Amino acid sequence: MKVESVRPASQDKIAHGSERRESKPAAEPRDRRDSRWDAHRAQRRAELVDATLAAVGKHGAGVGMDEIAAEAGTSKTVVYRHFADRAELHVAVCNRVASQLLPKLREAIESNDRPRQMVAAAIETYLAFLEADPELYRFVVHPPQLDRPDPLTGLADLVGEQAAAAVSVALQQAGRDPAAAAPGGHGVVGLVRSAADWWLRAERPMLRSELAAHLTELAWSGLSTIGNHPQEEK
Amino acid sequence: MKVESVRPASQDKIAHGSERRESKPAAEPRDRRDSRWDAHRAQRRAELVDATLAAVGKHGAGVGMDEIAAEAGTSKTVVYRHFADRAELHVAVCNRVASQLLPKLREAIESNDRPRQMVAAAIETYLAFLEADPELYRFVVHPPQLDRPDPLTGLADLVGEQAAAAVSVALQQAGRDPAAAAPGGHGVVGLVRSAADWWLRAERPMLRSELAAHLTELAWSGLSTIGNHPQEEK
DNA sequence: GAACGGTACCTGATACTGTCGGTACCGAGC
DNA sequence: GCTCGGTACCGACAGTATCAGGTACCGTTC
Repeated sequence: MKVESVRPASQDKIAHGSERRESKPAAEPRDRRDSRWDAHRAQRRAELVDATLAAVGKHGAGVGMDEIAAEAGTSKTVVYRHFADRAELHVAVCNRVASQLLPKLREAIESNDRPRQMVAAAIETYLAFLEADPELYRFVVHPPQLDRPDPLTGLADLVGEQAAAAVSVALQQAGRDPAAAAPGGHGVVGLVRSAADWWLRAERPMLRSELAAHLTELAWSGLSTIGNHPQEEK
Repeated sequence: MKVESVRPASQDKIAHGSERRESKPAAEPRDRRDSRWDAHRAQRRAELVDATLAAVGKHGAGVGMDEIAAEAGTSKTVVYRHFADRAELHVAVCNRVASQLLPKLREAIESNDRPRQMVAAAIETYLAFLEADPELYRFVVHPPQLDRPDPLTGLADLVGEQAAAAVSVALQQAGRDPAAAAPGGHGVVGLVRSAADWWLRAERPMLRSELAAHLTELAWSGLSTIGNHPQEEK
C-alpha cells in the first residue's frame, strides 16, 4: 500500500491580472514587465495566507476580510489584488494546510507496515491535527460559514443521531460497550454523506446502484476487504 | 437490531414571542389571549416550512429570506415573528425533512432481516432521497452556504482525493477494479470527519485515543463486527 | 548606447456599492 | 390592547472604484 504523491497539493498558482483570463492554453509571450513580479506575487500570496492563518487564530473561523487585511498590515484592496475573492483565498489556505497535513499523514502511514495500523496511524494524525487547532480546523473544513456556536443544524446530524441510537441498541443487545455508538453512528452517516457529495459533485460518474453497493461493502466490511481476495465484488 | 423511535425528529417546538425568553423553566400561567394562538402559530410555522421547501425548489439552495417570504405570500417580518433567525428556520426545515426521511429509513431497515441488507437498504434509501432533489439536499446538509458552483473548496475534499488515490493504488495492486476507490477514499475521510465533528461539538466526551480506536475499528472492519462476539474491543 | 516617453505592474488608502440578514415602526382588526 | 402583517429601514460585510505615488521594462529616437 504505497502512497505516492498524487497531485501534491497543487501549489498556489498565480491568479492575477494579465494571466487571469480563463486558462488561455498557449499564452502569448510573457512580457518581462509582467513576469518580473512572479516571485514577488508568489511571496505575497504566501504572506497573505500566513496572515489569514494568524487572523483565524485571533478572531476565530468567522474572520472578515478586513480583519485578514489588517492582520497582514494592509487593506482589503491588496488582498483582492492577489485573490479574486474570498473563496480563492480559502482554497489557498486549504492547500497550505493540506501541504502540512498530507506529509504527516504519509509519514504516519509509511511508518507502519500492517494495513490496519496504517489506517490507525492516519486517523490518529488527523485527530491530532484537528485537536491542535480547532478554530483553524473549522475554518478549513466547514466552508465559509458564519460562526455557529451550536451547529446542531443539518440533516446529517439528525440522521447521525438516529443512527447512533440504532447502533447503541445493537451494541447493547450484543452485550458490548455502547460507547462506540455515537462515533459509529455519526461516522457511518458521514461516510455515506461524503461519498454522496463527491458523487454529486463529480456528476454521478457511476450508477447509483453501483455507488450503493460500494458503500454497503465499505460500511459493512470496512477497508479490510481491499487488500484481499482479487474477486469481483458483487 | 431493532430501531425504535428514539427522539422522533423533535417536532417544531414553538419559539415565539412570549415563550421565547431563554428556557424559563416554570412558565408563568399562560394567558388564554396568548394560548389561543398556539394552533395558528404551529400551522403558520408549518406553512413557512412548506414555503421554504418550495422556494428552495425554485431558487436553489441559496435562497434568500425575501424569496422565502415571497413564496409564502407574505413578507420577511412574518417569517421572523415565527423564527428567531435563519438558522432556526433551517433546523425546522431539517426536522421536516428528517420526519419524512427517517420513517423511510426505518421501513427500509425493518423490511430486511440480515443486518448487512439493512445497511444496504438504508444507504439505498438515503441515496434515493438525495438524488430525488439534490437542491433540497444541499440546502439541508450543507448548512448555510452561498451558492458554490464548484465546491472543491475544503480540506476534507483534498484529503479525500489523496485517500482515494491511495485506495486506488491498493485496489490495483490487489488486482481488483479501482472503481470503488473514489467513494472509498472520500467515504473514509467523511467517516472520520463526521465523527470528529461530533466529538468536537459534544465537547470531547471521550479520550482522543478511544475515539481513534473506535474509528479505526469501524474504518477497518466496518459495522459487521457490531453484532458479533461480545468481547471487549481493544 | 543613452535618454525618453509610454507601459505594465506594484503599493496603499478612502470611500463607495450592493446584497442580505435582521429590526423599528406603524396601521388593521378581532 | 393584544396580535398580525407590511413598509421601510439599519448594519455588516464582500467586493469595487478611484486616486496618488513608485519602479522596472520596452521601443524609439538622436
